[in-house]
Amino acid sequence: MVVDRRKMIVDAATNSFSQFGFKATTMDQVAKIANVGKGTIYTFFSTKEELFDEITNSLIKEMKIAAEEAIDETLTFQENVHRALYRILEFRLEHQLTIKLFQEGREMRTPAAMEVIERIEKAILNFIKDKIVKAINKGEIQRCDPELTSFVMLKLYVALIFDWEKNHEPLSKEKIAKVLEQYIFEGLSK
Amino acid sequence: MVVDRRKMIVDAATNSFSQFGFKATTMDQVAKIANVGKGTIYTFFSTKEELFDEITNSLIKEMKIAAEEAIDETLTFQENVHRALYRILEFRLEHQLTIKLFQEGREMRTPAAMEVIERIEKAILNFIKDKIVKAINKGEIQRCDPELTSFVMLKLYVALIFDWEKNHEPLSKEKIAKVLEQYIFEGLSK
DNA sequence: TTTTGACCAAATGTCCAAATTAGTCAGTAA
DNA sequence: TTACTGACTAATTTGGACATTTGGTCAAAA
Repeated sequence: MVVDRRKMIVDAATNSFSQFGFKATTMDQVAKIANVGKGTIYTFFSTKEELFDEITNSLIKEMKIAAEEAIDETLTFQENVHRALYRILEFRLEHQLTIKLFQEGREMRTPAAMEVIERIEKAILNFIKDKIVKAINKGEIQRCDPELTSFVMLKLYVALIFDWEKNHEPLSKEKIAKVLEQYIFEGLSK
Repeated sequence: MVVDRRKMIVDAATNSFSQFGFKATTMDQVAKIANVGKGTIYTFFSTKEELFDEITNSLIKEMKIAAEEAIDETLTFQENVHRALYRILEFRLEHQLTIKLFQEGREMRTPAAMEVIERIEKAILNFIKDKIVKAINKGEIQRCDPELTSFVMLKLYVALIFDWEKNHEPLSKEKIAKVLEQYIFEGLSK
């Protein structure tokens, strides 16, 4: 194997999806960038969707690794959840592919893009759910429904980072941590 | 004044906007339903948007009244916030006009519909913010940023009522109250 | 056996004429 | 004079004929 054609294709497609999104990326274009015949792509991937899936699955794996790296076992559950969630949402802003995909899902409603967004959200929820289950077993937090708790945490995070910005000055990382602590971990009551 | 033409127009328009939404409602249609010439509409409202605004402002006022009615001064702040927010979101499901508008905003991105949705959201936020300020002054809850707190509460509510349903069995009213209490008012930590 | 690009059907985009629509205003009715 | 009307207009939207592009195939080349 002189050149890894599969890798060439995946790299070309990653570039194109990142720059133009799913819909505006054509198989002809990918073939040209990858320096292969279009037919070659179809010896590795049977549809455009399958090629896209391979790339987005890598993306999700990368996100998981980034989140896992943000966690520091010597810190508390609270701090770790904050670090992991913040890292994941930061990841979204750093990676052209996620930016493009979220934009495409929002603005053009491309089904393939929307499906990936859902897969990403589910992966994040599972990640947090897992951390919650472990924290419950270690007695670090109160018994609670992990499914519901991870859902509440993610929604709150996304709201504080992305929705709040639409009408207010962005919240700093520290402010977000404080808000999370105040509401989820402490409660408002006197 | 034998017949109140203005009222005829507003009633006709309310019906049409509720059934067909903003874009699919034509001024000819409103005139026909209201039994007036089209020109008459323009003696009361100078544009289609202005007619729409009058109707949506009434809607928001109605929502405020419904929310205010849900509040019982003898209950705690927590219970009242829950009752008011739940009532407002219930209102959305009961009133054809809000259903249609949210659908039109989501699916067709009609600017007029999206602006109303934003106005509704702001009205809800102001309503809760006001209740929070009062509760702080009465010493019922901890000192906190009312803007941020109302934002967090609304986002959490909408997530629990509308977003949770997309992948799970709907939560009962009582369950939602419990979740709110557990997270916002009590906190998770041991 | 692996790779290729010309080829195909289907999906998408491009026109443009015809239809629809928000808003006007000269005229009618009261 | 005043309140109301609907035919009219300019601008936008729609529908559909036609052209282009695109995902996917496959016979031939390497």
